[in-house]
Amino acid sequence: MIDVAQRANVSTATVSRVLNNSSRVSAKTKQKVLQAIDELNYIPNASAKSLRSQKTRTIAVVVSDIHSSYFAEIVKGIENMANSRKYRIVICDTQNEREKEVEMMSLAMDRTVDAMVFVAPIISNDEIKAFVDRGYTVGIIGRHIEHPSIPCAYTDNVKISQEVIAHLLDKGHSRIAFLSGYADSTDSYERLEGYMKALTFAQLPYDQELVENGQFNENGGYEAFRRLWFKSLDITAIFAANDEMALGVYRACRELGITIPEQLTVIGVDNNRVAKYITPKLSTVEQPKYAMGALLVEKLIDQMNDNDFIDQRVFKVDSKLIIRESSSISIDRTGSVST
Amino acid sequence: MIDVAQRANVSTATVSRVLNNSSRVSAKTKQKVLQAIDELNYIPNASAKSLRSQKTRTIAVVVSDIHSSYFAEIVKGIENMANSRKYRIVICDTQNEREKEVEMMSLAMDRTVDAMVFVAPIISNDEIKAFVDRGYTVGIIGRHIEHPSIPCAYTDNVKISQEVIAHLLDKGHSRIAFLSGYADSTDSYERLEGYMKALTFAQLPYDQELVENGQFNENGGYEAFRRLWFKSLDITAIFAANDEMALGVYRACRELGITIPEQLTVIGVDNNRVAKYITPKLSTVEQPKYAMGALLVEKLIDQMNDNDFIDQRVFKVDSKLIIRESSSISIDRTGSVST
DNA sequence: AAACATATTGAAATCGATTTCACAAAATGC
DNA sequence: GCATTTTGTGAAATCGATTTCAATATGTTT
Repeated sequence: MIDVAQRANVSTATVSRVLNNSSRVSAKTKQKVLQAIDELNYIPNASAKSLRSQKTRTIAVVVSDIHSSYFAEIVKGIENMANSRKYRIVICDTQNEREKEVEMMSLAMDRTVDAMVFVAPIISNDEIKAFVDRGYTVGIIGRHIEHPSIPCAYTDNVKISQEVIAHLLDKGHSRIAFLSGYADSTDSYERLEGYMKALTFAQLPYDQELVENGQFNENGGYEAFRRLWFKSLDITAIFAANDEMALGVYRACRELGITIPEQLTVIGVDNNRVAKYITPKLSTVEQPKYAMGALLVEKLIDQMNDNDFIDQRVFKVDSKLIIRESSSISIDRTGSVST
Repeated sequence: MIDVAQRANVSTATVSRVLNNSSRVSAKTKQKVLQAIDELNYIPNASAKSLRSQKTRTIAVVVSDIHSSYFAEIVKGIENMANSRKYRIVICDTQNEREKEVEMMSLAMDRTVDAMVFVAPIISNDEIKAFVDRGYTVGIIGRHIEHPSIPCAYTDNVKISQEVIAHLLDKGHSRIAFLSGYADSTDSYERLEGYMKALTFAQLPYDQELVENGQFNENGGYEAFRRLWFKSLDITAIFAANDEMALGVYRACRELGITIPEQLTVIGVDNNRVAKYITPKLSTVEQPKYAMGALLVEKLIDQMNDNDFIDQRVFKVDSKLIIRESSSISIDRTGSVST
């Protein structure tokens, strides 16, 4: 920068002013400075910049598995919105490890980033609140946290369950199993709530045997389903907490010779890429992932740049049931089958 | 840091020495300093640190689509190795836009990162070389660049093609189409070379009509296949440049009523997640993605920390053909079919 | 006990930008 | 034409760490 200043015969202060359009600089000197910058191929040093300004214009996005289309879509929404606001994002993959999620907080603590977005985090609401109360800026996707300065974007899990179960009841099912994720995740809890509500609404009993927990991935679904199935509970339909788990159910069924949807109806959540390729095509629930990412990060950036801004903080977005082959068959009470 | 120094009754220099174990500090003062750090909950500022040290211990990983399992696995390899060397990585998704790939270079230019890893980049070798010659540190995955200071990890594309084609010839195919990616990508070029070599080896003619280019994704495969198919070339097998494209072929076939593998054999490359779920299961080629990522970044870090280090710079890793249902059928010259 | 080596520490310079403050030059008002 | 405001610019302080250099304290050798 000093070189630029010398070449343009001005002070570094002026160079800085030109770079940031901060205060008026005469057209003539501005021209000189720009030319010098160009000739020297000068690029301002990011560390120096953020050291002085105490801002990095960078947001960390913490996801548990970039591989999953759920996260990938959200990240795209975040990225595009962030870029349009001249923010950079860094994507942090925790590979489903709780410990790594905590580690990532150091990015905010050492001021590598200005803010963090946690997507469907593993850590508890209380931990996040404590973190925010220590002065860090955080946004959450996929969960709702009651806190005045934490923006959240999430889908109504209760409603998702209710719609799915209503659809299954409509198809004549009454023994509907629920493959849930980690028992203590908010998602799981809310979906279970919706599941129970829907049953109650249909005046069906809630049988705890029909609920099984597992990991939020293919193998989790596979194992949880096998535990369920070997209990011989006359299940005719499975509601899996996400499509990955539903794929695990598919695999188990293939091994066990159970045909979908004739012998078993399966529904997932996410509408991931595989869902529409696999045979039979998987019924699922679509969430506006891209929009959640974009909305949330826009809100977060607004919040960082204007502390008074106390607009809407919580985004509860709508989901949509997508009915495909895996839930295309109706059954009646006698056990006979019709398409 | 000044607070810490005051609380411990030492200078900031000493605090810094304690933090970095740089030079001898007496056990007693060290203890005092550590205690003060702990009590004040002090965390060094990353910007200041890297401004002074001219190092960020951060590596940018540029991929064209984090969603793809090809990239995701590589990134995991990179991340784990980088972390074990106390480096951070930032993942940059270019969403297949060439322009964004170029933009990402600014991360190195403004010293936000110490080095960049390009995974299967779109930009040309010459552009990358020019960048490196301007003093930036770069590693490449998925392509080979002849340059003394660019480490590369890649698979032998020629060999991949040869093995795939050999397998198909073995199954009795002689009209084998090749769905290539961008015509000017190195991958495409090398695979085409392997394709031609294999044909020559089998004393079959090379028919340019059988080669079609498309985008490296599902839709690219779909469209390229349709262009091919409507030329009515008596194709019995398709070799797609990656699994995504193969999935596009699947979709087109479903629409056109072509059965796989009875009427058409399909093989992809990548062994992505969908490949083993879809019906029929897709034959493909597995590359050691995780290992490529880890190897490359280890090399890159070594190179940054020791300029004399002129060990192996190029990693040509082995791939493996995975035969599944989509290529399970043999044909003979009379056109009859057997499993 | 003097001379010298070694261990420990602090003051101050430095990294490369931004920003405050002051001041000169130009523009405006009367 | 003089006072006043506005504009444009530079010198120097600052952000928060690291590192050099010098100074002091301690230990060792004769």
